[in-house]
Amino acid sequence: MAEKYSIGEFAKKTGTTIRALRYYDEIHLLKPTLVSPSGRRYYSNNDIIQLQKIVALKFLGYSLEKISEFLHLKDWDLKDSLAFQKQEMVQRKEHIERVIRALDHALHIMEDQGTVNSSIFISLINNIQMEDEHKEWLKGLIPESKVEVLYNISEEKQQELNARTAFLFTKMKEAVGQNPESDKVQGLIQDYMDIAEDVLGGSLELIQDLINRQVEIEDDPKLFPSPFTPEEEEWVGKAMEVYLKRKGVIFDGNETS
Amino acid sequence: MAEKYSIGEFAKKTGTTIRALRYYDEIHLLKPTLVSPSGRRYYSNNDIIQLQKIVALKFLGYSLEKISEFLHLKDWDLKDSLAFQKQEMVQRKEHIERVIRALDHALHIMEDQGTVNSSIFISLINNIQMEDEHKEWLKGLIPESKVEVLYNISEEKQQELNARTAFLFTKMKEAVGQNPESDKVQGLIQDYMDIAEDVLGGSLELIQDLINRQVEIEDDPKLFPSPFTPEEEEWVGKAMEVYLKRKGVIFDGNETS
DNA sequence: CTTGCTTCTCCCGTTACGTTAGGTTTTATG
DNA sequence: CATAAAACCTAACGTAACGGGAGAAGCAAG
Repeated sequence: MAEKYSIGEFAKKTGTTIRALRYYDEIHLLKPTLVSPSGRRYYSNNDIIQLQKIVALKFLGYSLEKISEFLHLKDWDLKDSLAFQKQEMVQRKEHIERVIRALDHALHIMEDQGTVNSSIFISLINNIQMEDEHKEWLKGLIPESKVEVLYNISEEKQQELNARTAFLFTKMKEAVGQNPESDKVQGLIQDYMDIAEDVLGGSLELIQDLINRQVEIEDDPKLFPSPFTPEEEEWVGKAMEVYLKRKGVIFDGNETS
Repeated sequence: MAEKYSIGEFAKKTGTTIRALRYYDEIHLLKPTLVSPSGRRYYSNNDIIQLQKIVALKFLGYSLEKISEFLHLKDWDLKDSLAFQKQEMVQRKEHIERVIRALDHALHIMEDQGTVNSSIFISLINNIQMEDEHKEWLKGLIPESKVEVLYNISEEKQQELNARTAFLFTKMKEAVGQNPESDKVQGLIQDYMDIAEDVLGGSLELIQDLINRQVEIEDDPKLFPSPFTPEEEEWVGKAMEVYLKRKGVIFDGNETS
């Protein structure tokens, strides 16, 4: 009935470690029922129950400090706390899901193209990481409903778009320095615009808006890390300028002197 | 072009903290391009790019040590690592989902019954926490396919069963000490059997098996924490014995002398 | 020259133990 | 009963990624 277990037996019986038990003793979370004069710890069946409580609450994500409170206050009214805890866990889950989504996109591109330039990789990851912030930012430009539409694209479609963009950016980086007016370069810009149209649904105004915000975007690298270096950026800017002039769009960005 | 940012400016621009930047410097993860004679750190645009890499990889769940490797080895061949990382994240996600499920069950019962005895609560949580281990254990008793069926009950059904069980156990705990042969007590046991039948699909053999494993179960508290105290357990045992005898089932457990 | 802002270098605190190191006690065996 | 082996003890450092504070020094403006 009133069995006594040495710390080793107790650890085995309960599936914890000796070290953990000693630690719980140290922080006054679970003290053995009996300590021999020589300092050896002996646990009882009652301690098993206590430990089970600890294990269960730990599983639910509580810190040992919280658990200590619960066990000592004895009220055992977890209800509010459980709801809060669930909130926490749901948030963590959402975070992880976002991370997994980012990994999926990255893997998809890697499979598709073997490897990817690090800067392009970074800006891809960032797009997913900062999704919510980007949404907020966009809401300052266009009506909220339209923003939601933009972000409601299916996963496969997004993966495809990302892969296309990554591929295009790689080619653009390779073409840096070439004559911005050449057919090849203008073709790349055309590809870029095609993707933009595909995403934005052909709204030229928005593209125009975004181009005018260029400076603002570049000045906020935490919100929009660029996949291009400053020199690349400048070259792309020139090519874009040519493209837009040919299309008859007024360009009000600063002239790259 | 070659702008220099003080640590404060840089922190604001990149969305990190001064402390983090100093830490990255300390562990040789990101050193400022320039350090003034007086020891002040100045960062360049190039450092922004480096930091963005760090932030992106951190988002994907890599440790700073891993990130350091990636950045220094410069191969930038993340492909294998990304797949591994995804595995990790999927596991974490599954863990969290299990925790959330446990919290849901607990909340459901709390809503249903206001409060719950701590021991019952514990064994409920444990059922979810140890699900996989319980499955394995059961596979030693009955064919694998049947085990899968047992665990393929819908969430709502499981919640309902758990709530019913919790309610019943509460009443049983209240009835401890009463005459095991009384109609009331036997009614509770009958309720218990009803639930068991509901879960196990009326296979009396399995119930019999489980009863014969009683001792084994009680001796492994890490696998099966009991919602009852030893005294309660003994009382329930007696009532169960009466019940089974009346039903004409042979009882080969040890007589509670 | 003083005021006030920014930055600097220590250094301790955080979580839940894992992992030695070095010493003592209990138990098993000859 | 002596001794060896197993189990146990305390003390102390290490972990990851910073947060926060103390006290001192640099730097621009009035």
